[in-house]
Amino acid sequence: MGVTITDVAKECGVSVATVSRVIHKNPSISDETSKRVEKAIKKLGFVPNKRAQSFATQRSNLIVFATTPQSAYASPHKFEILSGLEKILSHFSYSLIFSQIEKGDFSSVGALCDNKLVDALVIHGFDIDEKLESFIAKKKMPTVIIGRPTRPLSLSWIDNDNVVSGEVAASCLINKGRKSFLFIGGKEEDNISESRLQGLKNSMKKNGLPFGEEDIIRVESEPIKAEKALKAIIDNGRIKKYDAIVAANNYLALGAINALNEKGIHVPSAISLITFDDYPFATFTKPKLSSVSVDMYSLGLYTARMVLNQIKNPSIVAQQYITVPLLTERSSSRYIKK
Amino acid sequence: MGVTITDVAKECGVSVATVSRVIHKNPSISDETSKRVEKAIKKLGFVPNKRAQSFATQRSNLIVFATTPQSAYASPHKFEILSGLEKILSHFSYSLIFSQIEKGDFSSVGALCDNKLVDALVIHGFDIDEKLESFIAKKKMPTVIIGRPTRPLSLSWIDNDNVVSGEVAASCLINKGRKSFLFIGGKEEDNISESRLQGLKNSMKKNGLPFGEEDIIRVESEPIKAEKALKAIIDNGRIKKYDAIVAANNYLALGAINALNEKGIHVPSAISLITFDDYPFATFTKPKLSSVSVDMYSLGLYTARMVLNQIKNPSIVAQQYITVPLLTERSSSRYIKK
DNA sequence: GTGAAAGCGCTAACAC
DNA sequence: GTGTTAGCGCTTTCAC
Repeated sequence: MGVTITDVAKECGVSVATVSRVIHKNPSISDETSKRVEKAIKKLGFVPNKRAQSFATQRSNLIVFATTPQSAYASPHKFEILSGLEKILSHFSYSLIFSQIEKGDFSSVGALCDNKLVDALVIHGFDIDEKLESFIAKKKMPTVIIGRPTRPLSLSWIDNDNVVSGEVAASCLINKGRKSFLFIGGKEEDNISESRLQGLKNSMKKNGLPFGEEDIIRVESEPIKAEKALKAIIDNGRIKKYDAIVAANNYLALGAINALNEKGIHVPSAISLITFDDYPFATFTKPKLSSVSVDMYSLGLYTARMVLNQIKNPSIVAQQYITVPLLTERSSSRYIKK
Repeated sequence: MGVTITDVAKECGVSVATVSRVIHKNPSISDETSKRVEKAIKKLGFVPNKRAQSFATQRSNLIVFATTPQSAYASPHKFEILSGLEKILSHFSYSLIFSQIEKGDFSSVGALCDNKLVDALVIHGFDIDEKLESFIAKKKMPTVIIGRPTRPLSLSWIDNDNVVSGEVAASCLINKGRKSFLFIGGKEEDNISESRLQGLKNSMKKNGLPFGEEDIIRVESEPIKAEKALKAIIDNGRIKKYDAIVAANNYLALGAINALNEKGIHVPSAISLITFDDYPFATFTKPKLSSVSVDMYSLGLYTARMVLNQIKNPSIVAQQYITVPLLTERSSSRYIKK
């Protein structure tokens, strides 16, 4: 076995309690003793046994990140969030357990909670239905949800403000003289798309520009669907009305750009295009896609802070949006209309 | 506090040892007692305290996945591996700690090891230099490295067999009547690219087809670099020699396809194209990219198995390639030459 | 400013 | 087939 606190205590003729106090920098220890103990710790190469500490304190400094089992391809943001979260938590000596929940079966996470193996829960990518809500409530575990729940709940959550992102995207084009917008979004149940649309609407209103339901197309979030829908609009001539397109995500933007390219409509001079998030292929299209993205590192940072607060203060419910939209301008929007 | 093993023992008038045995399905317990205890466990809602178990057994059922802090965009495979690994480990009641190592500073992982907080280590994405090698040796922690080290080491590792993948890619096109290949790869230090090239060479040789150094171009792994390089070959007419292109990765393939499209060379009828891995944009190009990819789920599966073996048998060094290349044929290679 | 000692909840060796 | 009991290594309260 390794060196224990008792070995250190014996080595310098003090009690284990004193050694423990030195480890935790308890101020009630005299400088002289403290130094002697530290020397012994170094000499013996003592490292406190986390398992024993965890057992004695009933804390583990372990936090679970529970998420859906989508692939990185389907959801590159998830990994970004995970990374940001881990980065901050590790700074506070917390470790992050990565856990994939199949088909909403939270039993494994439940076990980790009941077991007292973890100190807190971060839940990402789930619709918080009643079942999940009562699950969280039962566990009495500090919990933060990433992604605003669709119903009001007294649980802590954090989310990006997609409405603000939508406003930023629209403003970018409006400032360049664009006046007539087409929005290509996901189906109605796509909350993110709808929030971004709301942002666009806000900006149009604020600037006294017309924008109505007829300027919205909603398709499944696949390039080919957006491409087809847009081609139809080009073919029937309705496209002439527009000088700007806001696509609710990269996939839709990709479809849009294909349609425009094939139909010989120049981007950005004839029509400017802007989208959201910044997937790797955003720089591979021709022209390159401009986008408004959210710094996932920030979301991770805020989530981490929230979780740590939640651990300290389990009874306080915090619900907040974070707003750090980042405008990345590339050629698809780099054109100023006189 | 929660319900303890003692409470259960009292409830049904047996000793804690008996309860412990029931929990662990020790066969020496009579059916009758077993049932009584299980009933009490259910009645009281007892769940063994993992912290205490971990402390008593000196095992934690925790495994660290230590990796580089690249973003998901830069390395989507990483997340796939993480997911596959977690999926299997969770099946064996292990939890996976996700840990990002900044600038090769393994101190945080070192702490987790010294601490006895974790049972094993999975290291991914690092060059195993001498420093890291001795670090691993010192920790005496069961360890598996993902990605074959560039020097011979007596450490356990697992990797994809990129040579086989290269052979599969080449064979696919050779079987369709293609005879003259151009390879677009990353720079020499890109081991993955070189291995795939080796596979291509093997297939050419096996089929008695000529292939030499002059049929290889090496550029940085960015679409634009591949595009430029290929355009140069098209412009000087050398392209006429080829009826197939193997691109070492998706980025290079993307550049190649752009060059071919812009120069009006039809894919796949004039030149077939195949690449490796299957990034999300592989289906968004025109034509869609064919690729040979490795099922990362499998890599995760094998890694998990290896780690569990390593925990059981720390002294056995296992080094293996896994070979499960998956050919995804899309339009860029769907053409049969008569 | 420091020490003694009582836990924390469970496992496993040994006894019966 | 079941019970007794000595740890596992640390924290923390209480005493001095």
